[in-house]
Amino acid sequence: MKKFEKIVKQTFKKSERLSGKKNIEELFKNGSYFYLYPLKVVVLPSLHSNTHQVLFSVPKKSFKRAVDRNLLKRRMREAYRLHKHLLLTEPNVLSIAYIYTSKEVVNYQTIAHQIKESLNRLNSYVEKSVE
RNA sequence: AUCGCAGGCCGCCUUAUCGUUUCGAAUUAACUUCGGAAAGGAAAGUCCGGGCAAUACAGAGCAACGUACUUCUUAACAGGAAGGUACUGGCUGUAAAUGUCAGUAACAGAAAGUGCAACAGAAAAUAAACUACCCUGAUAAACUUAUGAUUGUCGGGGAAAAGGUGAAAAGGUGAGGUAAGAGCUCACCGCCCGUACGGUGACGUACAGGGGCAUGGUAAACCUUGCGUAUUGAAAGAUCAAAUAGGUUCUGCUCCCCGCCAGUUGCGGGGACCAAUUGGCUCGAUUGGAAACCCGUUUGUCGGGCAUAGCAGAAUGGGUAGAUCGAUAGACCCUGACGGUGACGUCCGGGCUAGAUAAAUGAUAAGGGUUCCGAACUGGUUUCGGAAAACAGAACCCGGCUUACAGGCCUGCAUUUUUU
RNA sequence: GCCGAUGUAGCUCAGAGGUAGAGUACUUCCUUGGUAAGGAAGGGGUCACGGGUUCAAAUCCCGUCAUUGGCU
Repeated sequence: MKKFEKIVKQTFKKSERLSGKKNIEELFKNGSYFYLYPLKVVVLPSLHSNTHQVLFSVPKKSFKRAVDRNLLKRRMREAYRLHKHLLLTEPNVLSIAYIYTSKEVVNYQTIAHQIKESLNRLNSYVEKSVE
């Protein structure tokens, strides 16, 4: 496990983020999803990229203040950055969207725990073969 | 010291580890390394004003919208400064006023017009007569010798003083006057008009001036007057531009039509236009075309006719995804000097201070400072333990306004207490 | 980021300067052997909140808050 951590750095660069209108539309149109309170995770095997690509979203409807939305996005991003080594990198590459569904601000420990859980689940998508 | 009000300022700090965006340098295939920078006083609300961009624009009028004491300030403003007026409160003084300090004001026009005012009340806006008041006619009653006067009832007038209603009742106080009353007359006060003087102006002051008072409220009701406003917003807009599918042009082949030459499969041709633009509307303004070919013909400014296929290749225009610019050095910030009552302006010197794009500015740990709570002690303080730290996150950029805000600091004014 | 709309009884909505209503729901009574339906009576409102204009504001003006629609 320690070896693995050395190989996968704890960075979170631009190339690891999901961007582009088309990619996002495709993900939400064709992706499969599951819930892990307070998160909703949307996944789709990707063909365009070399690495996993992630986006984090907090709906404006649940949180009026921009400060709250930023805080939750930062917590989710930080949790993903520190634990992404749990996600396998072969054979498939995924597009992932994390959507915050709760209407209350949840602390960092809970979010980190659920992110870890979600990564374990996502490994099954990585191993599945693309049709 | 205490507790208020008003104004201004600050908006926890340091270190380490792992990260994010961007700029510069170096080496390179590289996001690899090194160094620098990275949220606010409100970044918020989107309520005003401007820059900037596209579109429109000779000019004028109307509509619509905004705005409203004056002068200044400014790129501009519904912001700000200084002043005027009115109102409220304190102080001085006191019968009131004057004076002074502070605060508040959507503060143009109600003697241009139209409208509105529930309930109550006699009456709610060209004034009006319910009670009460005064004069008077008729009639009844009792009194009186009688004229007469009193009271009641019915009618005709006068009056706007008293009553009560209401948010509001048509100058106030006093005197004269009268049948009773009334600006009917007079004095003082108030009001309107005029003149003079002072002030850039709002306005102020004065008058042996004129007017008996006409002019109630509401314009955040319509409206009138003055002034102002073209519309839409960076998701504006500019440049480059993949794949796919259209457009246009050219070339080749096939098909169709016409003509010519002829020799069997050869050669040539198959074309253009028919008004347009103009802010929300109108006037007005600007710029056009009406041609050519074929056939007929009565030779006219006449009538009729004119089909455009398919495949392949190349070029080209618009333009989607996407990318770049717009977009971060500016009505900028700091210090000082000068001018101005002030807002503010001018000048010298210094500084570079976020720039993302599914959207960076974070997470964890340790230490310190501040405030609060508890305990111990040598009891103004120190030590230990625990807790708390607001409102809030750039998105083209500025000037304001408004709203939110833990805690702290400074200045001015006022309250209470102590000391000198 | 930009531009609009709405907020009135538990619910759905009228009311647009003069003391706030309708339908439905609720309570009580009548009717019925009992229930429903029907009939009669009644209660229930900070007109989202805070200021202002006016004699008077749900209504007009300004500012907050909440809900909601559109532009791409």
